[in-house]
Amino acid sequence: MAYWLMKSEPKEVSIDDLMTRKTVPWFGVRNYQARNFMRDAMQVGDQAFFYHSSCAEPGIAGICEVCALAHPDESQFDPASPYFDAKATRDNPRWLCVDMQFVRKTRLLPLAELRQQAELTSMLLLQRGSRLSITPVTPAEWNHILKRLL
DNA sequence: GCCAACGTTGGC
DNA sequence: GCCAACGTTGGC
Repeated sequence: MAYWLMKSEPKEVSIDDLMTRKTVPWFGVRNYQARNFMRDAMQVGDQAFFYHSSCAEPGIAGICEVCALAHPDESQFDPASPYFDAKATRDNPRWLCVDMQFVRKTRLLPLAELRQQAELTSMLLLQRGSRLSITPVTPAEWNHILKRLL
């Protein structure tokens, strides 16, 4: 079982949306590294921090869990979607997504507070210039954050 | 809105 | 295969 951190813009899908919908396909990832994590590494049962990005209060807002292995991301086939990809076909999809299910909503743990933690200085999320929307989290990082979160 | 940092594209 | 130009991310 592995741990992850997944960024989502709350105006697109927030932790409250996930709480309501119970499970969502993690659509819209258009970065190969993040796609490869979903395709090659993420397993059903893996846990992830749900991170709100590009918003007034960026930070960890809850916990979710992988509930389905990677499958083609439907939004790549939809010309009306901002995630449409003309080079993707049903026979040869370019973008995949896992499904995530709600585990719990937590307090909002702000990015600034994460940065203050000496134990988290090597966390991928916090590295200079890091923009990856899905990053692995070590068990030590996971446990440290959990303690501050709950 | 600004801008640093990163990723992708495409000409050569 | 290089690399300049461009587009995107995402905090502030």
